Amino acid sequence: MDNMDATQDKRLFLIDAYAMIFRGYYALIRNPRLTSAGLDTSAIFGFTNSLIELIRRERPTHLAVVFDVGEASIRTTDFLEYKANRSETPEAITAAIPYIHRILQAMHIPILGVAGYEADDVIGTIACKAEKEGYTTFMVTPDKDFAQLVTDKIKIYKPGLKGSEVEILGVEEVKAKYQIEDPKQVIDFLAMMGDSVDNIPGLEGVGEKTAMKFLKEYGSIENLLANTHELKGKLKEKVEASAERGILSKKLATIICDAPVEFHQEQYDLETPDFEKVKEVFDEIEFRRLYDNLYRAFAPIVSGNTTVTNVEITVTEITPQQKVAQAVGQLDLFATYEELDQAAGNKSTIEHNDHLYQFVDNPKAQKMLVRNLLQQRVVCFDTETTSLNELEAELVGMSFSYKKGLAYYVPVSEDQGEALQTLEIFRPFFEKEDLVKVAHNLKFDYKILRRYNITVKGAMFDTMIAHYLLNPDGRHGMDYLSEIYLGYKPVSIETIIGKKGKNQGNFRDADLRTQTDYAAEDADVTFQLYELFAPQLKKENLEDLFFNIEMPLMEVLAKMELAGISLDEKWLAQESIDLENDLKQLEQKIFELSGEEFNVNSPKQLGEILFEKLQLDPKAKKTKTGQYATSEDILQKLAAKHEIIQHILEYRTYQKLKSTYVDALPSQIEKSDNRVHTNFSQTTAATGRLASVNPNLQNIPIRTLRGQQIRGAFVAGEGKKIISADYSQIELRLIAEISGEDNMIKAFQNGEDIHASTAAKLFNIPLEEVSKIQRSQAKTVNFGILYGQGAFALAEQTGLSRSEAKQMIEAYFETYSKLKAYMAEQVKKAREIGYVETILGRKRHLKDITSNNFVVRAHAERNAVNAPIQGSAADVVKMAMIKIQKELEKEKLKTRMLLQVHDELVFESPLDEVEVATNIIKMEMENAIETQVPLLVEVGVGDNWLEAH
DNA sequence: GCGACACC
DNA sequence: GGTGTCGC
Repeated sequence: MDNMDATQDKRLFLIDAYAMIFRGYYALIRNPRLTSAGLDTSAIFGFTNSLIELIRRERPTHLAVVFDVGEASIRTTDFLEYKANRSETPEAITAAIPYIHRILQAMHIPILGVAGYEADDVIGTIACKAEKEGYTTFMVTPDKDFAQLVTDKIKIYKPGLKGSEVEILGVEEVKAKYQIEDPKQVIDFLAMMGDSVDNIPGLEGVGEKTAMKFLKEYGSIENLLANTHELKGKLKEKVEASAERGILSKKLATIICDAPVEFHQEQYDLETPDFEKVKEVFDEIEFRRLYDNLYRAFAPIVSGNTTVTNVEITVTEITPQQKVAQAVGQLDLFATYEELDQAAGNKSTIEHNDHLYQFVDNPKAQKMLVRNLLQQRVVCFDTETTSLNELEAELVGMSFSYKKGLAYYVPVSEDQGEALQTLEIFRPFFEKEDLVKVAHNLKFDYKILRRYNITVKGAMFDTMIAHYLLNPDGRHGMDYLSEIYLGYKPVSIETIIGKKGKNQGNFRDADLRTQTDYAAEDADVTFQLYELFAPQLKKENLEDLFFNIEMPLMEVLAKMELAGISLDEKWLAQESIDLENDLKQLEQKIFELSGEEFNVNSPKQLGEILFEKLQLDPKAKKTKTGQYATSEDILQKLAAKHEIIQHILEYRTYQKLKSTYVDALPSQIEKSDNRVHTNFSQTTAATGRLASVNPNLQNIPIRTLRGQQIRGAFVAGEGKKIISADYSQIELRLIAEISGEDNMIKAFQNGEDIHASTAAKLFNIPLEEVSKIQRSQAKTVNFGILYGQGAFALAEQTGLSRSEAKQMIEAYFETYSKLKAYMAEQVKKAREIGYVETILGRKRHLKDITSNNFVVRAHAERNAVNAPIQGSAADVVKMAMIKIQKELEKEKLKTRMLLQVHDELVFESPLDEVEVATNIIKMEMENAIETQVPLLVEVGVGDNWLEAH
């Protein structure tokens, strides 16, 4: 882990402050750190954390931080647009600077900056001067421009972030990366290809690839420009035309090494910080763990930079001769656990502060471990397997932790019989009701253990779900959470089994010590996350939702996923052939009509055919990447202009059906039981909905006739039926309920068709006289309201004019006035307390609601309206699922819940159970919660999913 | 990474 | 408004 030669005593680290601050800020953008007063401290945290990590890892002898000091630089006088493309600095960063300055001052770290010069130039100048004094300089920055300064004694140090390792670029690395002879050529490289961030124009028509080629051939931009006669065609013209720009670019890209700054080495000595002053600042911005890390980084190091303290206890089989001593031996071992506990909990010394990870590979020791575990109130566990697919994965080991820094690893044999024996030892632990079993992504472990006949029972706590409830918009990976909340970066699985892909190795092939360190660390980290999240859930009133909805639901989902659903493979195979034929015919027709053969699947090529060759729309819209937009709604508007459009739309539909469903689904059938097993992600959708992946079974077609047929391929097994039950208009019913909008409530209570009823009110006509078009328009408005859409989007969807759409919305709010009030109230609430919530108290934080950027704020406002509705509907369905599962199990029925599609549940039921199951399902769904608006559920039964509708 | 399109 | 997957 040490990258430096420790004997070398003059190692200077120069930190490019803004680059590091930006990097830290954006790394946390999806999970910003906020103080209780609402101050965004992501940038401060990111920077400080990296700084401490750097000191801990590298123990620099000399260190300084370099800032830009504003004011025009030399370059701006040459080229006014320089850096014009840099987006405005986020508020959180501007606000961070004073704090970072204070922290640096308290740490006695010099802050450098020269007015009129960029940080790059200051770093370059000092690095050059330090080189003459015999220093090795590390320029700490992610910015590739610095590569030009690299020499034997000057290197780039790219700190690791988000799972990436620290990267040090010396001469050889730079040469290899850019395929050049000398790092100085990086300047030519940048001058040729340009850099949009720094607004270096570069040569026209030259990108990364061409620049590399040119450098190999010509060595420098000057030499290239002197020999442009050797180039050909368009490229020649472009390069020649932009020659002057190229020369200027070189000037812009060159980092100055003679800025007016002196190198007073004695000022850069790394000194011991003023811990108290640092703590003062940390307290102010509510950094708690970082202080420990800081303290540790400066604490004397016992043995090099090692932070791992490993104590191995291997219990060998007891021989007959030793039998007499057996009882004593067990006692001794037991005592050892206690000792280890104490050692781990003792924070006073560095050696024991870190961790104690040990493997337990002997049945006798394992039994004692279990005895020990059973005495705990809360234990965290984790399973290691050969695969991420729970149905194929074999258990390789299990780890356990119930105290910070202490964890045990139990390897599990490849031999199935031995594996089952090991698991038997741990059964009492997994089944103990009042012992809280903590894990990260517990559903995975639950499913793995099910295959070894172990059902995890009783109290459970999934740290991934916990964090999802605390911050649903964030990321929830364990490594990520560890870095953010614990300031600790766990070993990446990729360092053990290699990068993703076909060459990825197997966890079982790692040696026991490696397995132990990795697995134990996961359990340890997860336990620490538990300690952090559990009180947080309580504080935020999310315990009910967590323990009574999400955790029980996790079990239901695990069972659904294990059950899987049957497919009619024969039909799918035939349909694939049929679609292939239809597609060929359509393609032929499209080629004829366009007079050219091209790839219809390429939106880029299609756009060029339609708008350049056929000139179908002189004002064709472009996408943000500059292509012609060819989305369905745009093509639909052109349908009257050219016959080809219809064929293209039909082609696209069939292509989608074939590639996404008809061909993809059969390949996902699990061999062991001939069924497809989707995965329901409980932590993906920020509103509380589930997401279905691998494959996604929540977007099986239903709208079109041909699409519907695919539902027919989801079939019931022998002697069984498919039951489908879906809520009718659940979101509209809930918005009526929550807002107390009596006009809408009445319509639902009277069993009216809500869209027709809305139309009647909007157009002020009797219900019977509502036309199809009017109903459809009212339907669009109803949905628009759910999504928080405005007049613009409504006009876009209905084909009405902007003012007509506006009138329509006004009329809508007049009829449903309480709805309008409710929506305004949600936005106001979000602005005041920072979040909105569902009927079960599920929160969604909307920090953008106060943004000064109109687009960003409007988005947050739509979320403020939509999230409680979509989320409450999700709450209701989840409650129904838990109740149904409970009832089915209580009645010992063989009916299985298979799928959830947001407002629909799909079951497979033996013929003789269909009636009773149907009753249970309808009853539990309609009565999932108490409401004054009736919740209506439609249930259907059939041999396949299509028939069941 | 983007555009398109399948679902609720 | 919320998703996931496909092909480029």
